[in-house]
Amino acid sequence: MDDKTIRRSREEKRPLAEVTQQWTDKFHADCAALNCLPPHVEPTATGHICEQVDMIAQLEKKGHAYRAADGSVYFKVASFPEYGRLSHLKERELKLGTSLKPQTADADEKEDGSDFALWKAHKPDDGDVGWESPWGRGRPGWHIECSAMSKKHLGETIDLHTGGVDLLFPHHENEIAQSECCNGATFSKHWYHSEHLLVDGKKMSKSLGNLYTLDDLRAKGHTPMELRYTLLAGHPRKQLNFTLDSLHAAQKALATLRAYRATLPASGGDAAIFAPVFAALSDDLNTPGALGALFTIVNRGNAGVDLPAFDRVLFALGLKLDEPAAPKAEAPAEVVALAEQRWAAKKAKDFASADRLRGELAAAGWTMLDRKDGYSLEPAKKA
RNA sequence: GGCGCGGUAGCCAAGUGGUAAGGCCGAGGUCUGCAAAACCUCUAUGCGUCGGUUCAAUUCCGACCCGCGCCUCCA
Repeated sequence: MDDKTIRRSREEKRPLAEVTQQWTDKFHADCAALNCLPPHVEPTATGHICEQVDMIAQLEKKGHAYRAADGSVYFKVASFPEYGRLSHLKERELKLGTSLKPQTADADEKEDGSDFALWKAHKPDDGDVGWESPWGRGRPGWHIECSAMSKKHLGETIDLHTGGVDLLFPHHENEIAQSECCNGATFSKHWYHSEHLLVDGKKMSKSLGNLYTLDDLRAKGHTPMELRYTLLAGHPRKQLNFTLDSLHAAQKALATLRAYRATLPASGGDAAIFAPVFAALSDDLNTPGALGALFTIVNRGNAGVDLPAFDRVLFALGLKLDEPAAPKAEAPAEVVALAEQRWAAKKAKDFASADRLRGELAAAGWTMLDRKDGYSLEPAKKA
């Protein structure tokens, strides 16, 4: 429900819900491809307007919020002494003259610069996006949805709240302020912030143009599993500099695991052999450590390991090995004809012809892979 | 300027007060006519720099250098 999405909806003359649904669908497809388990509940901000309004009303009643002249409602940060604890911000410590951004448009409406919007009054740019409320027509501020939906679906206090470090301030700080002031209870017992994925040494972002979508990677011949493995190879709490090279490393590592899995018996193993892997995962989600432990075991051979135990590890890591490394390409008829000739020549032990035909195939852009009982054709790797 | 994360082999990356997991690349080998695949072996006296503590530091402490992120309505 942010300005940008509303603007896009108006420009394309499509309902807001349709625009957001398009991205939601894309997100779901990518998550599925990456083998992420779907959440039990996926609430939407627009589906919880009442809950948000209710929460804002309570905050106002308890003196944590105030109405501005234009009909917007702001959270009064000064009313919550704990504010800033999560991000170690004792007080507003912004120093002028460095990277301070220009004052926001609603600066005049707020009593204090650190206050933030709970409810934004409707303005012409919003078009038909808006809901009626005790404060008039408008829409919720962008932090309150999380507080309201979390309360409704998970209760006043949750065990763990996760997110990227960029959300630490102000978003999570504001969530805490809203929820704790409204409910009078601890919002989240634990926080886990993941670091950024870096591309070319910078935070991946649309504005920098150093952004890859899953489809981009697929177009380059990589699989979603390779991406998943690559992300697993870095600690979630450390920045990971993503490179296309790392996808290649992932591809090889997955192939090794796939080949190893094929050697495993259906039963008779000792599940405890993988304890180090789970120990690493249990230790602050140390996924690189877990992969290291996994390969240490793999390198020792398959003694004591069976399929069910190995598959439990794969499940825990969310890795699926049954995916082909690259999409199969259909060779043109003339290429197949060459391949048939070479296979026949090879069978006849006419190796000179066979080698010549391999060369011709290569010139045509195809690599012929021999097996015991047949061959396959793959597009030649580009140099 | 404030707050936070990080600097470990060519690349990616764990980790510990007692002398460096793992993956990729590379090299050698086994096996296949060749190629590919698979498998085996090898590859950091060293963990940003300089000091300090210690019998012992990459691991603790201090200073410094470098990279990245956040610092308010973009979610």
